[in-house]
Amino acid sequence: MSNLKFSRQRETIKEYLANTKEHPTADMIYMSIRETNPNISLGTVYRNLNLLVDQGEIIKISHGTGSDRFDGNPKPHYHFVCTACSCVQDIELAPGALDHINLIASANFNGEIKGHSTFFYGHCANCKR
Amino acid sequence: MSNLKFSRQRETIKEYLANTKEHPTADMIYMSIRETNPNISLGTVYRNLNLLVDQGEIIKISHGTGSDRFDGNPKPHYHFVCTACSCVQDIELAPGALDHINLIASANFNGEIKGHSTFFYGHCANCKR
DNA sequence: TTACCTGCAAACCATTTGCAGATCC
DNA sequence: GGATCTGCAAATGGTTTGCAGGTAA
Repeated sequence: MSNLKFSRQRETIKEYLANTKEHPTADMIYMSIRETNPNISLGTVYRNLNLLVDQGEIIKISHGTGSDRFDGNPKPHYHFVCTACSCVQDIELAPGALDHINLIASANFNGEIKGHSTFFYGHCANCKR
Repeated sequence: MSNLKFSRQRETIKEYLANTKEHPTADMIYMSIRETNPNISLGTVYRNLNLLVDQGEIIKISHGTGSDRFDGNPKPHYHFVCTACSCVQDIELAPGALDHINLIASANFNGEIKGHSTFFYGHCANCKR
């Protein structure tokens, strides 16, 4: 409803997310931006992250353990979480590659399944040996 | 390491979870048990829930939004979360029915995928219309 | 007797929010 | 000028923890 105004802080956050593959937490973003913009506050980082999520410009990743992480790529895609180092990585899948599991799950279910949320676990390339 | 002693509180919690399909939060469990056991504390509920999870006797369900929920059925199975009423329900699937998605995800991934965590979303039987 | 367990309350952590002033349009 | 934004700091909500006393084996 309300129209967004330009905000240097929000631009900085968006730009930071566009240039990292780290899937950082709000605090990681805060720490990093503070190096060039020492006055920014953590509250502002959270407020803008939520705004950007609402606008569909970024994605919030809530995988059970630890703080939420954020992804500058708003296209739906899957994520991998390393059980050793806790890093989060993108998983490249053809669009819709897992859509069929909604049907599998629907087979014996009474309600209406509209989607799913999946995280893959294991050891990342650095942690496997 | 340490051996568990009998505890009336822990038994009560286990029994409560064994007899509900609600997938309650720690607080729901606390509120309910307090009706017959007014002295129990929320800290004790949390401590025992974590112990039971460590023992593999119950499961903790951490789906992004809201408090964690607990399931008295320790066998791995899938869950559905209603986007309307927030209820959590079991999804009955043949064991291993979705194991193949690990292979799909592994195809273009560098690390070693050992498992996945999936929640289904939609409207439950009560909320669809 | 001695682990382990409890209630209580305070601590913790991630996130949100109220406020008074600054900024964009 | 007025709505939207900011920094700050306090509040919130869920969960954990330290402590001193209680209980099972």
